[in-house]
Amino acid sequence: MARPRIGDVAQRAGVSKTAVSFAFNQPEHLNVDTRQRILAAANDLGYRPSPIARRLAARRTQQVGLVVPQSTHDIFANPFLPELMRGIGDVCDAQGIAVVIVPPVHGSIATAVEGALVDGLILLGLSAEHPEIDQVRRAGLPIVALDVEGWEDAAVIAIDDASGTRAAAKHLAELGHRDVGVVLIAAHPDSPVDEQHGISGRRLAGLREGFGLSSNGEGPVRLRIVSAPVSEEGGRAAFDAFVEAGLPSAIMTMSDVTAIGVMNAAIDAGMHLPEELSVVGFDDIEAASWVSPRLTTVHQPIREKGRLAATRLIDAIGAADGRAATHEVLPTRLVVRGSTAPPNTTSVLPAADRSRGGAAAP
Amino acid sequence: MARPRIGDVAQRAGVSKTAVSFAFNQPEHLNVDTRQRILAAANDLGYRPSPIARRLAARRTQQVGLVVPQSTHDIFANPFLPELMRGIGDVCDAQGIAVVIVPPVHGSIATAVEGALVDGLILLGLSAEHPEIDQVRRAGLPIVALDVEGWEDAAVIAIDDASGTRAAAKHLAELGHRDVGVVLIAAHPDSPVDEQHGISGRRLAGLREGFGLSSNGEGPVRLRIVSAPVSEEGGRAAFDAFVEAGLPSAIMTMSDVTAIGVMNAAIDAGMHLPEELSVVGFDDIEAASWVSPRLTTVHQPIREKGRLAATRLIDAIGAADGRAATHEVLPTRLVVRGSTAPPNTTSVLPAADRSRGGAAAP
DNA sequence: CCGGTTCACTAAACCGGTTCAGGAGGAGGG
DNA sequence: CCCTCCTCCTGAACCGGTTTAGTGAACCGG
Repeated sequence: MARPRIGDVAQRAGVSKTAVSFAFNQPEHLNVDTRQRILAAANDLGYRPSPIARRLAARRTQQVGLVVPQSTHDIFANPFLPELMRGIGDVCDAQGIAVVIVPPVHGSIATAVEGALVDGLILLGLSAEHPEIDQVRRAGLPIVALDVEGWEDAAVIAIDDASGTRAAAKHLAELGHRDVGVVLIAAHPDSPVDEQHGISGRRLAGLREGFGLSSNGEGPVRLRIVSAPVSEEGGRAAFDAFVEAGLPSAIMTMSDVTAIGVMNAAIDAGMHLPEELSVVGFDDIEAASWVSPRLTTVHQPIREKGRLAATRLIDAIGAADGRAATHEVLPTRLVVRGSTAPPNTTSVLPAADRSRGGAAAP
Repeated sequence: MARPRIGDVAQRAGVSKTAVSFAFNQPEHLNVDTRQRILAAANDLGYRPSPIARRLAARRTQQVGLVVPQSTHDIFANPFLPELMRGIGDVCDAQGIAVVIVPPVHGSIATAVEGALVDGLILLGLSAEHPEIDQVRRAGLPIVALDVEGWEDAAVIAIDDASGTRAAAKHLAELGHRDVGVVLIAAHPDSPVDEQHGISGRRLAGLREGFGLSSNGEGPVRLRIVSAPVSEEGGRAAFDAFVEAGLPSAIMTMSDVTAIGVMNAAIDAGMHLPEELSVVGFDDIEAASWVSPRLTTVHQPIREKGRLAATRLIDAIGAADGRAATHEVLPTRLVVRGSTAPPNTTSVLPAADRSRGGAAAP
């Protein structure tokens, strides 16, 4: 009862393997009657061409990998990822290309990439300084990297991180905040964060600029930096960390889901937002406007980023040498909603923006 | 400059292809020196074993497919999916198995499945009545189906839909609701919904039971049914549909994201929740407790479902005949939060549960 | 009736690995 | 000294398709 193979069909139909292959892929090379006979034989046997054999011969897997720095469990804790997938899917679905999540194997991204059944890679959350980056590049696959700097010879889709956080900082400074907590991105609770490079570096630089701080942090605003995993729980943990050291009047996070965690922890602690604590997110995921108060955040075009990445990657796969080396930077913009207000005072924003349904006191 | 193949390495190291293969896969069959020589040669050439050739020979793709009834774009509009992926990922990551989303190709699920590079399938959102279901089953792959009934010969992971909605109905009835809107799941805005079978059928039956209605809908509570795509926008559309016909006092949805869309539309329309409209969700995704008022919803163990599905599927792939035919039903339970209250009156629930931070009037 | 096309189809090579069956050479036992 | 058993390695078959180069027959115009 083994799965029938192309030879079995050929035999039953009294033709060659080639003819069977033609019947499925290039009908115009075959007499109509012959084709019918072959398809009938295939149907009798319940034959399906093996996708993997087919793709070995074609030297195309018809799959692209989305390389992520953490486990599927952790990475999907951030609604950013599904949103990115939607963008990637827009392009890949239309081309019949499947998307595979490629998380590290035993902690190694390079190992995961070497075994990945893909024609190309979209790299997420891997800075140019990542220790395994050379191995990943040597895999010989076309690559589009998201959110990196300084890869002159690769295709890069980035966003204008600094101007986003710069605008956020100006906004907070104008509201009067002088003691601001910053939650950077940590892969794991205790892993160190490079404050000079990568996403955190760029966003921090923008923040400092917006607050008018010198590069060593001197200036009118006190910045206190912690890091946390990108998840609601991570945001809660960051809030707890600040509580121990005394809360700042505002907290700037590097992702909305973290911001939401901060807000939820603050609310659970009985605080009133935004009067007692301003919170700013980053990404502008859908849920940012579902929470209460609605989240002030730096918008980035996530879906567009995914679409662009997929488009560039597929182009590179199609190109003979697989090299693209484009560098595109998408804009960010601050979206002011209800989660920011002057410190220790009643918000001056319209009530409708600060809270949602059921807010009126009985 | 073509990619080096196993033969190139063999030649350079002065050994057979078999030896090279051993060097990578079964080092114990080789003298240590020989192995070093082979690896050195491989390294010099920049050789990487081709994952696809390897897997053709192994007759294992090391991938499982998650078959979904809609495009990647649409399906990821529901946070249910990432949550399910987290559960699936828990199991698959640990085994080095990749997960591929398999959306329809040109609208055909069967076509997508036939071309999918996978060892097995997890079916989501496909009822036993789906027109392409036979073709999918004939693909000869081990299958675990989620949320179906009446597949005696397949592995099924389901939830107790009816008892979830029954509890929700009782809850609403006890609060005094007599005019209840129901939002069923539609793949697309205009596609018809089978109210007898599938998820919608089971949940509707539970609802009617809970409200004490006969199977033809006679009884003390008026149920008005619409359907909408599962997304925030879908929820908004459903709300709009009810507005046209006159709003019920409560709306029961089949997913949290729909419920959130209903709530957002209601709030945008200036309504106060839950006093003027009660909303009940289904799923209990994380965001259900982020919104305001916090969403009353039917909890289902999404991650556990994913874990279980992946576990059963991997077992079936490992088994000789790929048949499992287990039927597991996970429990659901109603989680009462702040989005439900007696109709046209002030909620009797504690204020803290109805609204979140910043709620106090200035 | 002849040379050139076109049509319908095939044998064999190929994609790039793994694996089975077995062989050479040296160690150990009797 | 012969036989057996390991150790280390190899040739050939195999995974299941696609593709290249080419064959024989029918057709066609001159």
